[in-house]
Amino acid sequence: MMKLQTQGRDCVLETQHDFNLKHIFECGQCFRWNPTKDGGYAGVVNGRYLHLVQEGEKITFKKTTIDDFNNIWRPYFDLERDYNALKLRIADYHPILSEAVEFGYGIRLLKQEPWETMISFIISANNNIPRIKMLIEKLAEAYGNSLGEHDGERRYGFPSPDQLIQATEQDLRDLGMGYRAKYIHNVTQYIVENRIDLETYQQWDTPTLEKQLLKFKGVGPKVASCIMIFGYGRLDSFPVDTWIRKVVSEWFELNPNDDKQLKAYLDERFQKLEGLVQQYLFYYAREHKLEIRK
DNA sequence: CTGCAGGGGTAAA
DNA sequence: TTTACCCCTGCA
Repeated sequence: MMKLQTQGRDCVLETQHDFNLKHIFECGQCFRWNPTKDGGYAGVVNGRYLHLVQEGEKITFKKTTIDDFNNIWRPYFDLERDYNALKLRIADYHPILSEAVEFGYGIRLLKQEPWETMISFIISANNNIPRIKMLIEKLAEAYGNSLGEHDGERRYGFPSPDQLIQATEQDLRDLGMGYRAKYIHNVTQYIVENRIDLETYQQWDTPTLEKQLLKFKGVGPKVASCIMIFGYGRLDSFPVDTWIRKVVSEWFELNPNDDKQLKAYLDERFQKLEGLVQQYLFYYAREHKLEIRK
């Protein structure tokens, strides 16, 4: 059972199992967290800056109140879920998954803001992670709220739709968004004009949600899945990306060109948990720079 | 130093 | 089903 207490201005979580900063933030689900000089991680979530430090199973939430911990960070870090039980279930299925789960111990699926998740993953299309992170940071700097200086740097919140609509397509191109500028502008405009609050999409079941998300320009099957997992906590959603396509088809002897077969295979075996399986596999595959035949 | 493939895909034909 | 696509980085 985890213990929570205050220590000065900090909030300290002790004996927290299945929680590892590096694996949580490097597994590819988020783009605004970075390592700090003290070995921790810092990032901006919901217009708040947070600096975390981990020593074993003790995690320090710097400058955080108990109330903020409970209201914001507890759901964000998915602390109510029993990851150990899920890992056992996943690992039990195949030696590869056993390795992947062991390697990515401490991964947690973050509950991120749907709006930020949507724009972030539109940017992620046919792009690499360092550049994705850089572009999102530029967006925040140019159009988000200044959160003041934290740990020696000025930080910025992710821009709201009303803030981002200030950017023309050309502005976004000038930031380096490339052909994604059109998608971002189009989506933002649609959301602002129709006064859409993406949080309300939570009410739909996963198939309906997917259908709605696919209506946005720049949101295809892969990006929609990412928004569903990371923005709406739908673990029954499974993004098929280039890594997963290669790895899963090779290891489980499936046709790499048949995403439907691949999804069906995983859906049958890991009902409602495919998203988590994908996260372990993706992280494992990417970090090992696995060479897969074409 | 130049050239070029490739990156957590998507829209359009 | 196939192709072009912004831009940046790494590597011949």
